[in-house]
Amino acid sequence: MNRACATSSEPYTIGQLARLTGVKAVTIRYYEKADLLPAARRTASGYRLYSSVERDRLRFIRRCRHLGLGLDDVKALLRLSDEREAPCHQVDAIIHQQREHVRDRIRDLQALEQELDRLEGACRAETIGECKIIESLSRPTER
Amino acid sequence: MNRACATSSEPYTIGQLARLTGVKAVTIRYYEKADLLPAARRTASGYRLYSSVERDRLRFIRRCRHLGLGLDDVKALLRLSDEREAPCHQVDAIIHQQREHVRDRIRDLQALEQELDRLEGACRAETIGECKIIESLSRPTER
DNA sequence: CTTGACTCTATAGCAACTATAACCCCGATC
DNA sequence: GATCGGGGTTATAGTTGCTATAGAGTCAAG
Repeated sequence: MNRACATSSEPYTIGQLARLTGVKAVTIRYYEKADLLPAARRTASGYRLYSSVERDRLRFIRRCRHLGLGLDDVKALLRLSDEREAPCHQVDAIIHQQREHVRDRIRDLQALEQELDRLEGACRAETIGECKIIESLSRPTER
Repeated sequence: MNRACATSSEPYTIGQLARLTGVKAVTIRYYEKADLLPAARRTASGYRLYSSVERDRLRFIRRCRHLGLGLDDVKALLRLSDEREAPCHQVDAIIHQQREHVRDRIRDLQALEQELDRLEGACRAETIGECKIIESLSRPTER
């Protein structure tokens, strides 16, 4: 069995599709159950079969996920991408919102990083009893 | 009834403790079950009662959580904070690791932000059929 | 005909809570 | 004493996006 059998051609089994898209087979099944992919056509023995349509859809999903979008957003984008005549402001909105989301998260994490820097630099002690980190965490500050 | 009844004094009910620490009552119970807090003393009728010891422990937990530490790390820090004679390099290690973690995450998110910026700027179309965002997500690039 | 890789389903687990249901308790009021 | 509101109690399920496991069937090659 040559896993590198050139480019496996249509129709694809789930494993072939997984290799083609970089999405694991279990995850593909999961996406089917989560309604991101339509129920796949089956062989007589029940194996799922896929075409390039599903392959492309799955790649679309994967790109969205790489952008950090949640499955609901991905679902919305999939739906929208089929309505070629519709206005695309909903698409813009999803991307925009995600950007805001990411920006907020970055800000939060940068504050965190500073705090951790401060903490990490603080400890010059040998034992926990003198450790500024533990002290800092124990200090009755706010609330 | 006066929710601002000066400072409620020991012993605290779970709700009072929640107000004092900013940790919700359900979460306090969850922490108990997760072994971050010892099983609380109870009234005759089964209400949990807390003292300033638990209050301080809970504040410690909350600060750790604000640093983004996982409950396992918090648990470790709690354990360590009781061993005042022990060397504190394990404490340092946890904080250091978390800083690395946060830094990595920030880098990832910054890459994401750029990509989202690019996408958001790209769409100058009216309909989805022409939308560069959808196009970009559909484009057969990698894999 | 047996192996080994692949596929199928269903179920449980992860993190760190949050929500729900269904009940009990307590102090205040009527 | 009944009742009411705002507590508290438990157990269980849901969240997100998978991942792991178990137990079984399928398929092509040797």
